[in-house]
Amino acid sequence: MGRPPQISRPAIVAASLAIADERGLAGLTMQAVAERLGVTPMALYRHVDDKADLLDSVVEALLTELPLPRAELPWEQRLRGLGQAARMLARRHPAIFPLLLQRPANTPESRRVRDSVVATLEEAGLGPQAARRAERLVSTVILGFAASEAGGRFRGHSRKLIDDDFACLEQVIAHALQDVAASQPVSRSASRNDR
Amino acid sequence: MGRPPQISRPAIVAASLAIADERGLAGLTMQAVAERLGVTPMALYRHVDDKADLLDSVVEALLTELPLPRAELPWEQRLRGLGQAARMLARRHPAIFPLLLQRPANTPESRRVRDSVVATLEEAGLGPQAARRAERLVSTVILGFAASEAGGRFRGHSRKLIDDDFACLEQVIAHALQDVAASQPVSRSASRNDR
DNA sequence: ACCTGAACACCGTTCAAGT
DNA sequence: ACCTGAACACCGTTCAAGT
Repeated sequence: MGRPPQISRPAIVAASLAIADERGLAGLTMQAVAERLGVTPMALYRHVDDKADLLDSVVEALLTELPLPRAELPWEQRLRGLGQAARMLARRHPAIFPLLLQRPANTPESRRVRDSVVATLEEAGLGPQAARRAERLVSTVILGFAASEAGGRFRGHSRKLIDDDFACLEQVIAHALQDVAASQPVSRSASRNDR
Repeated sequence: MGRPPQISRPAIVAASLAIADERGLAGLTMQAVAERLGVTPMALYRHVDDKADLLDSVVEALLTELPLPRAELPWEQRLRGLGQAARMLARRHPAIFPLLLQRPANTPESRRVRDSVVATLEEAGLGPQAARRAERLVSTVILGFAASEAGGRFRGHSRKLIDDDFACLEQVIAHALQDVAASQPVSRSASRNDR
């Protein structure tokens, strides 16, 4: 006994994401992961409960790759950066990305992203409650667009047209946020940039 | 030879949708469908190419269930009706609905829905090109929300809060459409309600 | 403690054979 | 023409056994 581990949970998750990228979600099997790690499929179960657990971890790892814009930037640029980052993430991992829309946004990584978006929206002038509602809607809209794009729903449309669509969407979002901010009660900014 | 068929493609598709509703996407197997129809799994292959073909047909059948609002209603009500219909459809078929976001919108049924939405948006005062762009965005946004809701991404939030979120989203959409319509060149309405 | 061999129930799919 | 039996390669997962 006391045998040194050949594989680890992070290695399993990384291998899984790579396989999903290369062969799609259907290609992501316990056997494929094991083979890539030079181990039998049964060895995985020491590090992972089951395949559902593995998938959850892969989605979580996906979110880790989403870079959050620097807090110094003005809120409009931060929001735009987030949108572009989400689209690039979806293009890098088209097989896994759609899963983001299909599970509760309660994990540590999804909270990390959410907190960043909420903070950005509060800086845009929304109150705490409005910011949380706007976060749910903005995230849903961006996720839906990026998932559609990655999933091939827009296949047949030129890249330029899709980019223009997204620019239009961003503009609508920014405009709507300004409207909501303008109608917000009293304290126009609760951010740390107050004086 | 000349044996009367015991099953049909429509029956296979209907059984598949019912199974997906009851047991989820993972429960939708060729064996489960065959068993429900009182036949061996191999019999399905006379009526269906393979499982991918079956899934495509199920998604298409899903769209058939989406009622289009009557053309007499004002465009705002038609759009609202479409949104509610999409959410109800997603709740009725939560396992299949998310697939709508993951395949090209080129099928007959998806064209039927798209044409209806485009016509509605033209009636709202958009030009042909703007109407098609708006259709892509509106559909993506509604689909993304309904898929999130059905997939449990909003689990933990009260039904009222989700409804309020959606009402807010509808309001933003309507507002944005009015803005676009106002900035549209010349012909303010190409609908058959012209005079 | 960690990995493997053997085993099980279940997939999708084919092909020749029955009626 | 339509369905079935037998068969194959592949899944996820368990459990006892090896080191």
